[in-house]
Amino acid sequence: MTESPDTDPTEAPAPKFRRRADARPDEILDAATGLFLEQGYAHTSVAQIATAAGLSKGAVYLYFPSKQAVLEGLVARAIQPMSMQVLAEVAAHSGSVREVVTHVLHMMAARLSDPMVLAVPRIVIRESVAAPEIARMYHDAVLAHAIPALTSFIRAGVESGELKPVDPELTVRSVMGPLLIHIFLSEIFGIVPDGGLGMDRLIDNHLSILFDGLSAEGPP
Amino acid sequence: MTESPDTDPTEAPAPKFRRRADARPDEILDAATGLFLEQGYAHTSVAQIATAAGLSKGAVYLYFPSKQAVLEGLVARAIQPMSMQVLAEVAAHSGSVREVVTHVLHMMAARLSDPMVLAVPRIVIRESVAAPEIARMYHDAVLAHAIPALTSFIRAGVESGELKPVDPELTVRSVMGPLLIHIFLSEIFGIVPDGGLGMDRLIDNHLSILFDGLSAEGPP
Amino acid sequence: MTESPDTDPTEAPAPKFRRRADARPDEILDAATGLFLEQGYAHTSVAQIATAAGLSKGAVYLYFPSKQAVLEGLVARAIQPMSMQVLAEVAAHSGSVREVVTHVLHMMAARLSDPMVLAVPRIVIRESVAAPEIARMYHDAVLAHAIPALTSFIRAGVESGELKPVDPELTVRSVMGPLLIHIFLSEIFGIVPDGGLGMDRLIDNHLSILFDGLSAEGPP
Amino acid sequence: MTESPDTDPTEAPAPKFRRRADARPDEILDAATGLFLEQGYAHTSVAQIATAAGLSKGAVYLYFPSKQAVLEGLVARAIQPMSMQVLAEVAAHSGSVREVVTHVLHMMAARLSDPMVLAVPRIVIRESVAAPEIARMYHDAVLAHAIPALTSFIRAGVESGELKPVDPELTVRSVMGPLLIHIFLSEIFGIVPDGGLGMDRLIDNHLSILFDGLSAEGPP
DNA sequence: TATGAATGAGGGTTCATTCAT
DNA sequence: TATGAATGAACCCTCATTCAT
Repeated sequence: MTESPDTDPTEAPAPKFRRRADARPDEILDAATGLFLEQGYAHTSVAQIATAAGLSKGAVYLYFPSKQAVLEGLVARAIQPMSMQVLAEVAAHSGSVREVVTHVLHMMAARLSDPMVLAVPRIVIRESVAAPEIARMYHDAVLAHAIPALTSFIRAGVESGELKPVDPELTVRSVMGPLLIHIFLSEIFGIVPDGGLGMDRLIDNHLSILFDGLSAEGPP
Repeated sequence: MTESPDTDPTEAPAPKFRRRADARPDEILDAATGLFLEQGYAHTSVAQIATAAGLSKGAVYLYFPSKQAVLEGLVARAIQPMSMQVLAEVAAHSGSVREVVTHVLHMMAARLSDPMVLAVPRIVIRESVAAPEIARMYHDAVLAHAIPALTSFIRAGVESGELKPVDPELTVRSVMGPLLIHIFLSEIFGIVPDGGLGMDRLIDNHLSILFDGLSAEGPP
Repeated sequence: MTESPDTDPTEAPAPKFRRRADARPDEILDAATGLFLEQGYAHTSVAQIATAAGLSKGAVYLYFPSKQAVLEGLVARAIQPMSMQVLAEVAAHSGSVREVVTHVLHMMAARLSDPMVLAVPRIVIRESVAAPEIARMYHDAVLAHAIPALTSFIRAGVESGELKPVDPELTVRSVMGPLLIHIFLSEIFGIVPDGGLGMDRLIDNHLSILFDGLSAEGPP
Repeated sequence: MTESPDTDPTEAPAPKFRRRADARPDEILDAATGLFLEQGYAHTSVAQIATAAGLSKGAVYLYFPSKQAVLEGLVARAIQPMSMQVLAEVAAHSGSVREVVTHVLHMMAARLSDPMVLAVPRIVIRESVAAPEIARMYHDAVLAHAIPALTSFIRAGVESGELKPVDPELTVRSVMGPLLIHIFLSEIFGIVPDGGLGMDRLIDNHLSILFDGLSAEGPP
């Protein structure tokens, strides 16, 4: 109701009435994200989604052709900002490899600390078997861009002599793995370090190992 | 090994050759593991499990009281050897930290390369939301033992001066994370490095980084 | 919309003529009553109820959460008028004990002659073992009121000197038993006196014995 | 009569061993009676009967061709003594009508106080709809003999002048109804008079009313 | 005579989807 | 645009009955 774009008389024809729709699809996706995360896709009924979104069951089908389309829509919505942001960070690598990696890890940690952001990859991981398109969507939109970007970035570091002559593709796993497993252990199994999740502490510890190694004396 | 009743001719009645039961629960679990992995728990019907195991639908219920019990049974079966083996390796740490970690990673890679072994944690991860007992079972039987064991092992390395003064709990994530994410990317998203999965190459690359660091020059 | 809007042009909105719901629960209960009576609860499937009520199987679950709830609903529906009517009759006892008892028996006979009314107690009796709540419902709503009311009524008759000094509680069984057993023999075993069920003849014969005794000469 | 043929030494070979069978059918019927009574026929599985009787499921089918045959067998077994005893009592009517009726009622009360005896008519009543043969069996074997016998007995009393000129057929209901309803209320609804079931008290109260009437003054 | 593994039909229940309003 | 009654296809599970041993 306060939407009324006609408050501004300059706005030419003004789309007649436009009830208040438009926000509806997003409300449905929000509701579905929460429910899919908590109960899983299979154990969430369309009726639950509708109720949580404040609509009737039938209305959901005005915006999405099927339950599966809701799942896909929810992933699609989350994908856009995701991929862009990661790419932007890496692309604009100013500073040393260590500085950029530090920045990227902290940024990812920050993003994934938002439950609504983390929700989507979690759902993707869970439902990817029953709905392979989901996995493909996520792959194409996020991983297919982010991983090569990181790989190239590592490769550049190696070529510039800043990094040892490691395999860039494999090294990406060493860079990202610890952070992701940290979130994983916490989210799925509730395994949290003694002092709390301590995302920053984890990243600091990881970066120190990543760049300087575990061994007390330097490399042989 | 004790099967062959004919090894000892004095053994009178000879167990008839066993009706055919006894192996049934395992056959059902095998069938279910494959189906749950491919289609997910929710999309697999008991009828499918029965058919895949070569029984009638009703017969499944002679061995498992419910479909969920099949899932739990499958996890329980996989848990026993898992936890034992990991623990044994770590407990019997002879040699330097680097040697033991190298050994453990290779052993895990070998085990997780067997699709039937990897299947269980994959299923656990997927179904843990809808069936939290599953996650708890796996946690209690595997992770609750393996992670503290590794943590203690790292701590000992730090105290002996072999490792830098890192946080042992967080460092476990740096040790295991890359391997697990490597498997993950391959299994869920089909993301495989250019030259193939190359588990050994990954571990070598990872170990080099883990102990010696990425930086071209030694630690500052 | 084309539903007879022309009956009364002045009648503004006219209740549309009711979708068709609203009556549904009663239709289902009617169908179930007949089927439960004829086949028993266990031998009646929800599909049969649905078909008899003119719906699909799933639709039954829009109105009742389970098959058992249908049984309970059917009893609950019958209970309300039952208990009220019996109580009202007894409470408003004007006239002699004999007149009131005569009236009550005839009223009960009339009510129980309606197969749909008799159906419910018959079902209750049959299903009370498998579904004890059913027996309790009927007990609480009907018997727990009717029997004490009759008992008090008999007691008043004794105290007023109209009746011999009998035990009121036990006498209630002498008052009601013959009528109930008469219906019972007819309904369950098909045992009917020579001249037909003859409910009125039975009541007359019973009342004569009840008040005046069987013995040819008066009491000793 | 053909029981224990080995008590007679003249009987030639004596059937070798004869495990201990012969008693098996009765054990099965005993077990089934208890279970049917407590849970109803439909909710009792053949496996339960077998377990309660101390046999395997399959063995039940060596003695009875179906679950329903167990039900019929159990009724058939109970019928024989039942009908005979009632008939004998009534046939040998020595003494006044009041004396005989008193005797019959007490005898019936005694018999029906044994839960195993009462069990059968209770089961018959419950399962007669789903298994009409059951009701017919009971009718033919018990009621078809007992009720006419009692009717004739009442008729004789009327004709001899000992009883008022009542309708004998209908009067049977007045004679038996109160006792049966008394048991009914107790067994099905748990409705018991204040001082306990008091079968004897009930019969005394009933007999007094039955023969002498409720009215304080004699018949008009 | 006895076992119990195995079958297969059927029942109760859920739920994505449709459609008249 | 919105509702929610209605459908129908599965799905999980039970159990009477059979049969190889």
